[in-house]
Amino acid sequence: MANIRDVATYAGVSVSSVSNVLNGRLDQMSPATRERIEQAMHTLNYQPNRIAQQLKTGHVRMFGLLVPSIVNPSFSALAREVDLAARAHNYRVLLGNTYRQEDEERAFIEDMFAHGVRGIIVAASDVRKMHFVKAARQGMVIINYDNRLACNIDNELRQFDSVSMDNVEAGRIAASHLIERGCQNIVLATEASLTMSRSHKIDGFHTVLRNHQLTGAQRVIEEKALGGYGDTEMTELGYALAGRILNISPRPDGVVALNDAVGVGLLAGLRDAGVSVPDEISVIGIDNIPLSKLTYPPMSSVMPPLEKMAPLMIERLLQRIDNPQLAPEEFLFAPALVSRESVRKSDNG
Amino acid sequence: MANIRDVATYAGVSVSSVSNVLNGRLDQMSPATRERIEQAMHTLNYQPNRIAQQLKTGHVRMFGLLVPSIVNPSFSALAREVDLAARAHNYRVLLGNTYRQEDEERAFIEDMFAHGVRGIIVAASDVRKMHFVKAARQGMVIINYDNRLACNIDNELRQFDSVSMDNVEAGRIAASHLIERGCQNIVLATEASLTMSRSHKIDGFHTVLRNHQLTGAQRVIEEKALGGYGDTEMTELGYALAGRILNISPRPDGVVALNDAVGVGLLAGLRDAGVSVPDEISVIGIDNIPLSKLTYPPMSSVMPPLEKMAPLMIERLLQRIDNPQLAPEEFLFAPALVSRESVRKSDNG
DNA sequence: TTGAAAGCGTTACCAC
DNA sequence: GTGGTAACGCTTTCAA
Repeated sequence: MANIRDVATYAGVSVSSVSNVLNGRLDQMSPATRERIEQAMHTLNYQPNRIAQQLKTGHVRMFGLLVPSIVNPSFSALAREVDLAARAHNYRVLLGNTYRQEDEERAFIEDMFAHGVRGIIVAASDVRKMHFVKAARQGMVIINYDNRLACNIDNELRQFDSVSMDNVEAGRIAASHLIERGCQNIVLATEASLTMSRSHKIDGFHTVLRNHQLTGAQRVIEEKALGGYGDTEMTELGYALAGRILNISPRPDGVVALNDAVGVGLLAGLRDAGVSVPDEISVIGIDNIPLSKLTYPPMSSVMPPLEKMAPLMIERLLQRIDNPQLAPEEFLFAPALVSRESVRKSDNG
Repeated sequence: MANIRDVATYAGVSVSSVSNVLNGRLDQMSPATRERIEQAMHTLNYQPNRIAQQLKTGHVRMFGLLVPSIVNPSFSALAREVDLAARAHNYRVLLGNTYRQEDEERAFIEDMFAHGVRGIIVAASDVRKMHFVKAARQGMVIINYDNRLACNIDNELRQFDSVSMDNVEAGRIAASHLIERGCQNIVLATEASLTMSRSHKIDGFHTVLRNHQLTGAQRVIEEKALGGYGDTEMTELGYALAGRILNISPRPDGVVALNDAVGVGLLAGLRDAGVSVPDEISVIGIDNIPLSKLTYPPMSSVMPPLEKMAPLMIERLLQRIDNPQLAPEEFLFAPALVSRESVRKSDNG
C-alpha cells in the first residue's frame, strides 16, 4: 500500500504538499501541483493511513455505542440510526453490549480511550456511575440516550448531554389515547424498579388520570422482572401482568404498557386468558418496536423520533469534541402516536 | 495521560524495558526492575496507547462485521454473539450496515483497511463480488457467514472461510418434522430470488419429499419481495404467501417457511384468513429468531448454533491473521429443531 | 539486563 | 507556493 511519501515522490513534490491536499489546504499551492498530486494519488491507489493520522491528531473517526443488548429491538433500531448518522459524517461506530454489567461498561470506556475514540453514546444506563463521570472528566464526550439523568440536576454539575424522548409526554399521549377512544378504567403496566424514563412515563400517565378525575383505585400495576438480562424478560413480565390485571375489580378496559416488549407479553397473556383485544381491553405500548406491527392485533404505540434523535446525537458529539467548552444540554423529543389495532374504536367513530 | 516515557522516567529505566513488560518479555529483566516498572504504571495510571502500538505493529484489536441490517433479528443475534466471542479475545467489533448496497460494502472495506482492521465477517452477502476478492488479495481475512459461496468452487480458488448452518440439513429437518407429525401435503414458502442458502434449504426439503414419494404437485411456493430493504418485507411476503397457499387444491396441511420472518407473516396471513394453526395447517420456520417464541401460536423452527459459530469465526480470524498461509476452509454446523406449537401433535401422540 | 536509536505514516510549523 | 523536519507513542534491533 502506497503511503504519503510514495505519492510525493511520484508527483515530484514534498510530503507536506501532499498532506496539504489531503487536508484541503488548496490555497497553498498552484493548481498544477494539486493536479499532479491528485493524479499520483489516483494512479497509486493511495489511501491515507488513519492510524498514522490519528497518532498525530489524537483522534479517530469513530464513536462508541454502549447498549445493554443489541438484541433488544429498541437498541438495534437505535444502533441502525446511529450508524447511519455517523456514516453521514464519515464516522464508524464501535459496538458494546454490556448487559448493564459495570465491569463491561468500564472495559468499554477504557477501550474507547485506548483506541482514541473521543465520544460515546450511552443508552439506557445510569450515566451518573463513577466510571462515566471519570471518563467525562478525562475528556470523553458522553451522550446519554434515554435519560436516566435526574432532571433536576444542577446545571452546573451536568457533565453529559442527554437526548431522549419526552417520556412524560409519551405517558400522557398513551393514556389520553385510551381515554379518547372511550376507555373509562385504565391502568399502567410496568416493571417494578424505577428508572428516570419509567417514572416520567408514569408521571405523564398520572397527569391524564388527574385531568379526568380518574383517581382512586391502584392504577399502576407492577411486577418485578426475573433476574438475568434475557432478551424476553420484559415480555414474560407482560404476560404475568395480564393475569394480575384481569383480577382487578372492576376489570380495567384499557392498559398502557410501559414499553412495547411488556405490551407484547400483555397481548399474549390476554389472548391465552381468552380476553379479546381491543373489544374487552385496549392495549397501547410505548417505544414502537418493529415487532409491534406484527402482533395480533397489531399494537398501537408511542414512537420516539429516532431518525431525528440519532443525527442530533452525532451532531452534538462532533460539536462538543470540537469545542470542549460547550456546555452539555438536555434535549427532549416529542413522541408521536402510532395508531394500530389494539385500541378500541371511538364510540362515536 | 501518561505515556511510556513517563513510566520509564518515573521508574528510572529505559523505554524499552517498559515496552518489554508491556509485551510480556519478562525474562529480559530482573524481578526488581519489573516490580518497579509495574509500580510506576500503576501510580501513573498508565494505559498504553493502542494507536501508537498499532502504527508500529500494523494492526488493531478490532474486527469488522458487515450485515445487511442490524435491525434484522437474525443479524442482531449474530452481532451479539460475535461481539461476545471477540471480547473473549479482547477484540472489539466495528459494525457496518450495508443494506446490501455495493458502495456501502466497498466503503466499509476501505475503512477497515484504513483503520488497520485485518479481519472481517461478512454476513449474507455474495462474497464473490469483486471488492471482497480484491480485499482478500490485499490481505484482508474474510469470513463468510451464511454461505452464499458456491459449494463446488475449486478449493484452490477459495479465498474465504465460510461458516454456516448446514442449510440442506435445516430444510430436511423442517420438512421431516412436519411429516413425522402427520402432515401429508407439505409445501415450502420462499422469496423468489435464489441465494445459496435458500437453494440449499430447498434441496433439503426436496430430499424429504423424494424419500416419502410426495412428488407431483408444485411444492415450492414463491413470491417476489417488494423492493427496498425494509425490515419487514420478508414478513409481508409471508403474509402474501398465506393467501397463495390457501388457494392450492388440495389445500396443504403443512408449510415450511424459508426463514422465520416469512413464517411470522404466514402465521398472520393464515390467522386473518380464519385458518387455525396448527389444527388446519402446520407451520415451521428456519433460523429461530427471538420473535418466534412470541407469535401465536409460538412458532417451531430450526436453529443454527450461533453460540458455537461465532467463537469459531473469531478463532479462524485470529488464526488466519496470524498465519496467512492457512488455507480457507468451509465449516458447516448442524442445526437443531426447536419444537414449539405451530406444528400439529402426532396422530399417535 | 539495560539503553539508544531508528523507524511506523502522518501533521504542522517554519524556512525558503 | 513549496520543502524540510520535528514531533506523535510505541516496538524492535543492536550494542553496551
